Amino acid sequence: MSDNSSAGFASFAISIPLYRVFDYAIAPGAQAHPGLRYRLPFGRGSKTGILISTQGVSDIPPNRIKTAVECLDEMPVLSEHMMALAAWLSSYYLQPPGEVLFQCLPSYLRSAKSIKPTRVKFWHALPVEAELRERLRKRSPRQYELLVAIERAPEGLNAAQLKAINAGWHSPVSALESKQAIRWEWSKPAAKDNNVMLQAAPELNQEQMQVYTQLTGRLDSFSVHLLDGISGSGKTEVYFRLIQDQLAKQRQVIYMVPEIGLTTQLIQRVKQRFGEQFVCSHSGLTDWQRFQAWDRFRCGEVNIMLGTRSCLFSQCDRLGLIVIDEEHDSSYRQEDGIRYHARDVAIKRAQMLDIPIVLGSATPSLESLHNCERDYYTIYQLNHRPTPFAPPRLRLIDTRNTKLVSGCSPAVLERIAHHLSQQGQVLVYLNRRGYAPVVMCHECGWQANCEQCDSRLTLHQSIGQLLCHHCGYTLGLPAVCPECSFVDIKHYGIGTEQLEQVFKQRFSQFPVIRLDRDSVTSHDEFAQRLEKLSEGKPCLLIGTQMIAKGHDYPDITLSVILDADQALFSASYRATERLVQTAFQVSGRSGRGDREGEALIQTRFPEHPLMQALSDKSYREIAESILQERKMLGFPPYSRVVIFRADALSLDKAMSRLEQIGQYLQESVQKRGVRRIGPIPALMTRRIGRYRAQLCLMSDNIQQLRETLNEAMPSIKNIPDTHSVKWVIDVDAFDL
DNA sequence: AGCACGCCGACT
DNA sequence: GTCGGCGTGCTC
Repeated sequence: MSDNSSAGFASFAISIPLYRVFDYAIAPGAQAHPGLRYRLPFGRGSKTGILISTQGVSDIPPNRIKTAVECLDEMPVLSEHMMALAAWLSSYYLQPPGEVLFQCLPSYLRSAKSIKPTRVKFWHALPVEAELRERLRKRSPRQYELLVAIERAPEGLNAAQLKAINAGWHSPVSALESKQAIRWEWSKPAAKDNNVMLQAAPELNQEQMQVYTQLTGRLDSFSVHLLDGISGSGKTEVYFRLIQDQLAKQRQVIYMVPEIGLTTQLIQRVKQRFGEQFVCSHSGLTDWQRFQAWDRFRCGEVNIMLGTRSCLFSQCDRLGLIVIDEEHDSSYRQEDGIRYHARDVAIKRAQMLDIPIVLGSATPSLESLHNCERDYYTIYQLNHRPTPFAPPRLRLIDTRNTKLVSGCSPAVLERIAHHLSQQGQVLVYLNRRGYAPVVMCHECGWQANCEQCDSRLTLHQSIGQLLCHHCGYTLGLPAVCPECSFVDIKHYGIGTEQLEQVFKQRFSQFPVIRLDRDSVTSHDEFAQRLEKLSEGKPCLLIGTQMIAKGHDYPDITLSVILDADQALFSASYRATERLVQTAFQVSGRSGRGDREGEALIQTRFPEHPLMQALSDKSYREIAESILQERKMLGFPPYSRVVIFRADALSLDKAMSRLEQIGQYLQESVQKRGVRRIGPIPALMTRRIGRYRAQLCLMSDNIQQLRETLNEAMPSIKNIPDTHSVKWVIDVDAFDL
């Protein structure tokens, strides 16, 4: 790297959705190192910028260039590696570099307020051979001056002190580092008392031991491992062993779990096992708390970062392993703002650092299974529970010609009553919030629809309102039909709110716990509700997606899926995959203790091949046949998908923007044999008052697809921004 | 994304 | 006659 003080100019990333960076002149003597934050004059105000690179000259005319004066940090907040990872993310996912870089920072550091990190680096002198010392003295006066100063300081010197000696301290210091004349350490954190009783590692069963042994033999360099273990087979314990081994080697670990998977239960387990060696980071914490966790991990005070998607961007110097639990989970995909898949970015990160990464799931994603098939990943299987009973097979409950009582068939109600009477806990999965999904007039056929979306309003009786689940539009429950003034407005269908009410009446001697977005407002509340299950008393747990994920409550003996049929006829090709994963996740919640579990799924289509498969095939067998289907169709994972999405106040505007983008793509698309679909209106065309359309590119040859994008993106980025049309690119889009 | 500038409708 | 709509352009 060139001398900082003479760099002259630097490119900065700014958190705006533009595919460009901004050049500034560097004030003489100012620090200029990639990863430093600056407060920059921008437009007529100011913004925070992250320095990307320095250069001697700039293309920007001198009269328009401004000067970067105020550096906010003593040390770069993003390491060289993180800068490189961000650069990759930005180019692979075609996302604006500024937004990507800011995403890599804990949000506490995204604001312009100048935060001095709570810990700083101190440089210490190492023994230097006389020959080297002499060479430095003669040939590198600046390095020599700094070396002598550091040698004189018994506690070492920090960045501020070094800067006082030489404003352009950075490059001589890194030169000294590479000559092994000095080395830095983080300042010592305040001592913490460590009074947690650590729990010894439990014995692994034979199967776990076998997988663990195979795995440990292969963890010395970049490699992707998929732990495919039926629910309750003890994947967590295998992760714990691998983590323990890393700690023993003084390495650090990132342990990622889905948004909803980070419960008190897991945190407690990690705490009992690793004491104060870990921090966690999740959406239930404040920005300051998350920054603290980030900082403690970064300076090596703790060695495990346990958290959700965003902890992928945790920095540290000794990362040895990344673990991604429930790797199939959709919460690893960031959809708002910049779009990326945390699992895939984590794999790239592991590759860049040449370290192993372990993915785990009871229902691995089709993408990962496909990658195992072609030997990109190594697969390991755990097919047995350490507890007495295997996960139950799903039993189909035929609801044809059956009168449902509040969405439940008599057979289901009978089984629920039975399990409760046997002191079992019962889990009922219903993926529909609210009281009733359809509200209409019995007389004229009027339906309660959303004003801003192509969707129906759901009745929420507790608040006496009709609610749109897509935009938050509300309408008071009308007393008479708005169209014909008829008094008899009816609701149809059943949601969790109604189910709760019905169960409370029907099974009044048992507690009913409902978990969905309406009944749970905070992280803590969610944890508290679930806590009730660990008391082991019989109760009913009803809920949406939230209850399907990997919790471990030994007293659940019955799992019920109430409304699976909608997935059989969904317009999304992903619907079956999602249903299968949910079905196995939900059934896997029961029978984890010393009592056998039972799992039921209600359907009006018991002869449908997918329903048949759910009742008598394993997840892997079903996944295999879905993969065959995808292969024939040339759908993911056998092809890659990139979608350009646009939205505007009229469908016409959105479509014509995509048409324009399509023109720039067309030549490459044809030349490279890429499939192009659209532009077409999106599935839910109107949403939150805007019309949405999409243009999809698909190819089984990722190289050709990338080339197409590389060729067209420069022109596409140059299309002038009309604020009335917004558009984004979705690389590896999940749905079409 | 913000923010300013600019050209057409209903208000003191 | 102006206040203000959002459509367009620009930010080193």
